[in-house]
Amino acid sequence: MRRTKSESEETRQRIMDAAETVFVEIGVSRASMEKIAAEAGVTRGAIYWHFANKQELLGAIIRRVHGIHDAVVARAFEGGAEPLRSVLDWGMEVIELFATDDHTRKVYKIVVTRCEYVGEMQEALVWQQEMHEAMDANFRRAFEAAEADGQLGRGWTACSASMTLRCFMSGMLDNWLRHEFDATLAETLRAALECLVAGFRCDVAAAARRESATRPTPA
Amino acid sequence: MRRTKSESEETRQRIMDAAETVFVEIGVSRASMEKIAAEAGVTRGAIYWHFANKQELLGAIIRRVHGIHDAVVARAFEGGAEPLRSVLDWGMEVIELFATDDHTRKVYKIVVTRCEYVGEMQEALVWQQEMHEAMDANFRRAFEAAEADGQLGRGWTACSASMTLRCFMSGMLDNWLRHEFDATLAETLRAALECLVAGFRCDVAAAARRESATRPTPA
DNA sequence: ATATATACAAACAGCATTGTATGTAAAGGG
DNA sequence: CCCTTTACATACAATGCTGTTTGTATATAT
Repeated sequence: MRRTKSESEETRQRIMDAAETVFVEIGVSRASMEKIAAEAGVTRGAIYWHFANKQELLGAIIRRVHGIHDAVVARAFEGGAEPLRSVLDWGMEVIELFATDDHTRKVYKIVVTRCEYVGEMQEALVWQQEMHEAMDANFRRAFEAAEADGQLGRGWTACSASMTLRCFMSGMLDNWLRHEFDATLAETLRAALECLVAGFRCDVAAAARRESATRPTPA
Repeated sequence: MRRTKSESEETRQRIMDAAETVFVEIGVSRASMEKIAAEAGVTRGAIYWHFANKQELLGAIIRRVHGIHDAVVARAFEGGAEPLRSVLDWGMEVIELFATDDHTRKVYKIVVTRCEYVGEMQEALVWQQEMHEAMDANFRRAFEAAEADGQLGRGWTACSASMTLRCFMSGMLDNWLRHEFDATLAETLRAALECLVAGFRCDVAAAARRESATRPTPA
């Protein structure tokens, strides 16, 4: 009973959906092709027809969510807004994305807490790195523009600011996905992000001096 | 050829060292007891004598590095320094610890990128959570003290500030361990942390207003 | 000095998984 | 209308790992 081309694509998507579910539930390495097949309602034969092996399947589900993020980045950075403003917009949209899109959250949960990056799976780390670098490039440019426009407060450099934001965003997602999702958490994160980005406009050099004046460091 | 008590403890430590190495190399799930035994120069029998199974072994190596961190926390927070100052000190010491102690870096690399938190391994996540909560409790207290003393800049709350720092620190370690270690990275991170903590003293509410005054948000 | 518990090594049984090879029915092109 | 290719299902062979059991030499307590 051979399927038509569109039916075939449908099973392919079903397999990927099933893989997401199984990966989240029992982790990538324990997920056997048999279990994924059962979840998808097919046999392993079907999976091996569409995907060479498990890591290709993982790669496929990772790439499937890439498009969404590219759209978010484009919307935030190519709007022509003030640099620090677009950085904030981007961050807010990322929070929104993770708060609302189960798909994105699922895949990232796999990437963060359900996968061991060794052997053939190293490739998956490379994909992540490429994503990170694309992200970095975008807001590195934004921070350099902000620096050139004199919008960064004294003490900040484009380098330290972008590093700070990068760490904040990674850590945010890491904590979020490693523990359970809480609706109020998103609000706290939004508030934190807003303060953080506003902080990039502040004269932190002066603030640091203020402290050492108040209470000198004991030798 | 029965060993003496101290010899036995020595083998126990050798097994844990071997486990660290093997876990980092090939991940927790692919690491068979046989491979760990070979690395340690013993047979599986020895491992099963000292540890019930793999997750207990993992638990043991995680707990082995806990002591170091407790000491760091104690030194930073129980010194009686100004709250925001002790937060900064603590962060710096964490950076220092990861920059210098291979042991710590190895175990955290396992925890972050070499382990899937499913089934029995969920326990390991619980240990992490306990650690996080202990950490959180410490600098939540510090931020509340800072808030009470009026050292937090307008716009910040103890809640948003501690969330920000927590995310920054997690993200920092995550990025650090997920990619390769770079000596200059530590310097950048130190600079970023210094700015970030100084930023907690700044009036971010005013800074945010400054931006919206400069260029009003398009509706 | 002997008995017992200790600290392992070696052997065993059993299952789960992987990749592939083969079978097959229908789709789609000529 | 037939032939080839597609889209799977089924069957097979091989491997690797786990937990346990059994064996054994020796430290240590009595």
